[in-house]
Amino acid sequence: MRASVTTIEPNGHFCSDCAVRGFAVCSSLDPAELREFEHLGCRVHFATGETVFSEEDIATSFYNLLEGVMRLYKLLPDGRRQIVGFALPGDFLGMNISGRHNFSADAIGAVTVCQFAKAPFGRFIEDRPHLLRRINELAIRELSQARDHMVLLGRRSADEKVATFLLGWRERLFSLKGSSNMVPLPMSRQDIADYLGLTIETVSRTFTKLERHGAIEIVHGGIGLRDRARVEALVAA
Amino acid sequence: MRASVTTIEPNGHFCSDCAVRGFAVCSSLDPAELREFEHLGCRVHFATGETVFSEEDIATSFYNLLEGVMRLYKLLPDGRRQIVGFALPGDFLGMNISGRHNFSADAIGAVTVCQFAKAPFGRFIEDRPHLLRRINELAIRELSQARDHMVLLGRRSADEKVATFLLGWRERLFSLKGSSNMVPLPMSRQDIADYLGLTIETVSRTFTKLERHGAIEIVHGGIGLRDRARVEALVAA
DNA sequence: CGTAAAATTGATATTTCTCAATGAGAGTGG
DNA sequence: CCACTCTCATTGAGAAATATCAATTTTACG
Repeated sequence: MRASVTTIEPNGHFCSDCAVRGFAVCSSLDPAELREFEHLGCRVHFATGETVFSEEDIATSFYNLLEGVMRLYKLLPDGRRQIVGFALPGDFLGMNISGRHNFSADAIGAVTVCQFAKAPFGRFIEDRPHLLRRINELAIRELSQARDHMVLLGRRSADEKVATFLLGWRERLFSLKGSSNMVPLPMSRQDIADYLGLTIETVSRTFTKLERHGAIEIVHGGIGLRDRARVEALVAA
Repeated sequence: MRASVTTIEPNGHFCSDCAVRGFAVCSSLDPAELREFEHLGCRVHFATGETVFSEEDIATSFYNLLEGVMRLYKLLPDGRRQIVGFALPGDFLGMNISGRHNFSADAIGAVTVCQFAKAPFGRFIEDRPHLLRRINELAIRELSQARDHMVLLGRRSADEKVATFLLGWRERLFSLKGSSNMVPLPMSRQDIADYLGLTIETVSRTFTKLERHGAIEIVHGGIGLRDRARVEALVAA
């Protein structure tokens, strides 16, 4: 365990310059509101592997992911892990009803979040129903994704899981960085396995199998799509 | 395929008499609002096996389940089914962002819903942020349940899945009908299998195995808990 | 460079599924 | 009221998918 390298930037950032302004929660705010909102959030950096919050922690903040990728996961008492999602810039974390987080969140690579203390954020929402509507919209979208993932976990084969993950991840990156046949995979094989309900060996074998069949190319830090139709066929199955 | 036996009751119901008043969405409404709200909803009955709405249907209504149990599910193109949840009285259905339902819903046994047309319901919410907050609360609770279910689907053994389902279902019924060692199971074995990501044979075998070990008793229409500690041990695993 | 972590590969074990047969309840019509 | 039939549930035997255990190989990092 090394010393925490979390750093909190001094204030002085402007929402209007924010990379995720446009598609994050705050997209529902008008310029005047934004100036007020600006004072609520605080940029915080996390280094590779650091935990931003843990399941069962009292939830004291909301987080708006600005840069980097996070893994969101739950652990069983015996250590089995299920990754319930990966967070990308623009994602809003920390919603809960019990007052505690219901999953843990780690940085995969360096991460920057915009952190809001719960109470002032709650007061800010209070008289801004459009922001609440936006948050609700995000929650419902996540719910829909969660249900899709249940189908994958409960009813799909390893090949289908891996193919679906690849194209789904590519699709999410698409809205951030544009489309490409190169799919960067910042997370480890173990992360992918824990996301898909498989073992690391099965994920690895499935990648090599797809590569042997000419569907993909395993490159450093990601996957190249060589025959997308083939991968899509597995997803459509 | 038999003729639909859906029946729509003439109006004239009072929210104040409603069985789910107290814990449904409408619990956030005050008596005056309730009288206005009363005119928006319409009771509709569905018979066993009928489909209330289908995935990909344009979502024209919201539903508040008043009586009965529903299965909520998604299908893969080749017919594989994943049940993403069971709905009980008080559950609110129909939230979406795409304008289409993202799962299908069937009646398991006779069902009564309180149906709201989307547009008037939307207008009613418009200037009632507390109702929106209530809806958001329900969405976040569902999201948390969905994540728990992902862990079950991705990381638990058949025994653990069945045990977790039994105690979870019992817990949900508890808040409606009080506790008991008898756990009624209105859904079929196939439904349970499709909820747990198993086959019907595995569910059946797991039940008999638990019965042989003295943990449960298989009775008609449900399960009796004979050694709850034993079942709980599987869940805690 | 050297060491540790991550990924791949192979051999084998285990779980769960598939296919097939049997059994039990519920409703139906004689 | 009783066979009959249909659906649903259970059980068994064997197959298939994925997990486990173990050994390399590759990559990252000090």
